[in-house]
Amino acid sequence: MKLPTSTEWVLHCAASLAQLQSGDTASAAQLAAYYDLPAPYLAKQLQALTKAGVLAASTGPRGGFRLARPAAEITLLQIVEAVDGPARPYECREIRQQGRGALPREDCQDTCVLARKMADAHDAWRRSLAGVSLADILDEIPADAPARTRRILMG
Amino acid sequence: MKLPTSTEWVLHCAASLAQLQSGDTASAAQLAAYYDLPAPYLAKQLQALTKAGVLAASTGPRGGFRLARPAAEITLLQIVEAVDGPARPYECREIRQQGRGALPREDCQDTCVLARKMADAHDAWRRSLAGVSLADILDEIPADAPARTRRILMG
DNA sequence: GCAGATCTACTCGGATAGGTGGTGTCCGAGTGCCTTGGG
DNA sequence: CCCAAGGCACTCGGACACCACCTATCCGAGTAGATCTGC
Repeated sequence: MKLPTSTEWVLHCAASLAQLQSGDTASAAQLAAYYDLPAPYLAKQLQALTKAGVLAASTGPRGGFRLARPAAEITLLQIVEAVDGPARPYECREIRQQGRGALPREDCQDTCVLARKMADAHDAWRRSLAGVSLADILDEIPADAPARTRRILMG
Repeated sequence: MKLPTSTEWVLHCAASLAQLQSGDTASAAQLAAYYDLPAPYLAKQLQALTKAGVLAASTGPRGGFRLARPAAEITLLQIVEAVDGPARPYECREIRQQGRGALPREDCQDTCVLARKMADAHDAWRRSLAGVSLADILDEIPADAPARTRRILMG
């Protein structure tokens, strides 16, 4: 079970975008330079965030990415699932219905216990991430960090 | 973020082994036939469980796998991490220390906020799985299931 | 009948190929800004 | 001086190779049991 490396990239990029002033944007190239990342691949991931409705993109000069909604309304879960997909890590393929020990269909009306427990764990993970917004992240960084970020990122 | 397909296999196999009577064993071939799985690859995964101390293996005729400890002392987390490895899905590579916006080392004494939140979510997932033992699973299946499992699996 | 050695068949254990999804890269379509010419 | 049209440079968006990990498989080492022989 491994999250894509780009997960860290988009989390930090989203946090940086949350530090911009309303109306400002940052291009994929600027963000890539800010964190020393491969620009084209980072752009691909930011596209995914745009499709998911987390970021908004504008083309042309002075264009780039910005948050699609207030930082308080964007959770870490939305960012992570935008790049990793909404698929559950544990996929029940109903092997209990195969082989010599196959159970009759009537005994498989409800989802199997193991799948339920795995789903419970995944829900706990999702709830934990859904409980943290970008605004919460900004609350935990030094007060003078946003100004520095803006200066270096867009300068 | 995807768990190996074999996760479902070993979870069901462990649950089946938990239904055996003390002293009995089931071979990889028997378990594979019971669920219609590729026997050699399943054996490889059961080896991983043995290395992790979840199962105990005995060779020779009448040999096979059995639980290494009472079912109440084996959690789903131990089984899952035995096949998937103990690595955390989110790996912080400290990109905040790279690129134009690199933070000075003195500001990176403590782990970055995002890595901490991702670790919190992973801990919630692990706690959820650690709270379910094989004994809990057996409590939720019909009372006559173990006898059927033994008959078909070892017969 | 019994004990010992042998022999066999069955088990696990590790080393070896192939397929799918993430990683990294490229070029094309579209748009806002700037320049430039005219009124 | 003001305005409008054109050109341009910059942006995102999608399509194309490469590599690592999971999937799948094979054969060899070791052992418990059964067999056979001799006493």
